[in-house]
Amino acid sequence: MAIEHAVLGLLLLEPRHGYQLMKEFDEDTVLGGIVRLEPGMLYAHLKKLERAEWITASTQTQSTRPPRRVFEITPAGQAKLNRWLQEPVERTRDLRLEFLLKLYLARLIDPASTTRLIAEQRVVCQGFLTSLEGQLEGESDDFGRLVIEMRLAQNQALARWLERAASEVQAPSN
Amino acid sequence: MAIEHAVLGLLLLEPRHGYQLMKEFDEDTVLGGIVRLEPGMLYAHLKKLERAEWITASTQTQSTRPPRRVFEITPAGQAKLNRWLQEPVERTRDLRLEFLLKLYLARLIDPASTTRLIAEQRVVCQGFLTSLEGQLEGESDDFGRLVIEMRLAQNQALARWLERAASEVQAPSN
DNA sequence: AGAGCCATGTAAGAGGTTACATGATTAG
DNA sequence: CTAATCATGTAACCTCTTACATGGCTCT
Repeated sequence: MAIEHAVLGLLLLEPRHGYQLMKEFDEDTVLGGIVRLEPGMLYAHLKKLERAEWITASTQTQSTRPPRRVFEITPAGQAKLNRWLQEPVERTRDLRLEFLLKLYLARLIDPASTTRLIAEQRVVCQGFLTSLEGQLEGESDDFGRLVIEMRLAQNQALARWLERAASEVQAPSN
Repeated sequence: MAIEHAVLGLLLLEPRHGYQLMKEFDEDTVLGGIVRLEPGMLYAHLKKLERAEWITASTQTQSTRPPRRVFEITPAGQAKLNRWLQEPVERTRDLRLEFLLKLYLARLIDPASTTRLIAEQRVVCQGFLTSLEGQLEGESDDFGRLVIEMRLAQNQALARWLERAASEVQAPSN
């Protein structure tokens, strides 16, 4: 779901064909630094997005090169994308991938919205922290405490990173 | 794979039937605090472990209750388990689930081995940290730096947690 | 009488991984 | 002439999630 929304975001910026999208996820790119995406999966995602009518395709034949299918985002796709771009992720483990994708695309599509996105994610993260502190209180088992302490450590680190992200994320310098 | 090894570990401690194993993963238990496990998945795992001949089953009929299939670990299963219990996990995201399971079972099966397991995991974690620091040096893109900084923050938090775990993990007090 | 425990599973679907398949073109 | 680029996919496989199916027993 996360990668599909990222594809929607790229197509909002500018219609593209599959091969162009692939290059956005090359290893040496920022996006490629966040997720790996094999051609098989990309084309599967595109097929799914098309079935859902969040994108439409038009085939462009070329003289010397193989024909391309250029994808465009539909209004329904834009609505879907906008909702996704505004919601923080609910699980800590989704920060690594899904939240970074949201932030990356929000920055390209609507830089002003990033502040709010980060702020809302911080609220979610703070919620976990207080919940975990409560759980730690009630946990008597040594190992159980260790488990909770790991989650606390991770969420604290992410909370601090979000704070830093809030101050550092500026409009992309193209 | 991680959960299957955890099941092997529980069966090494003592042969059990499916329903007993389910109860080990109840919400209010330590194991249940690490992973959720639905009956459907548990029985699927058991079937797979049986096919691989890491466990064997014997059916016990009861007078008043439904018959049970009691599972025992085989020598091949023990070998598999021991290898798993000694290896640290290679990816940061696997600390949350797989490493905690390893540690939990190592603690029950061979408490003396936990020190080494944690030490080796710290080496892996340190490796990531130096690699990430190197990547940060070479990254010129602002957002790319932010991505790397998130990973750094997480690995630093985990490194500190592992340090703490090394000093706190003692034999379980049954 | 009804809720929940005992005890086992199946089935459908979503999602990802890996590898393969095709075939022309252009750059070194 | 060989390797990489352009451009699209398919197929097999594994894993997890969710929900359902069965049916007797025990406790309140």
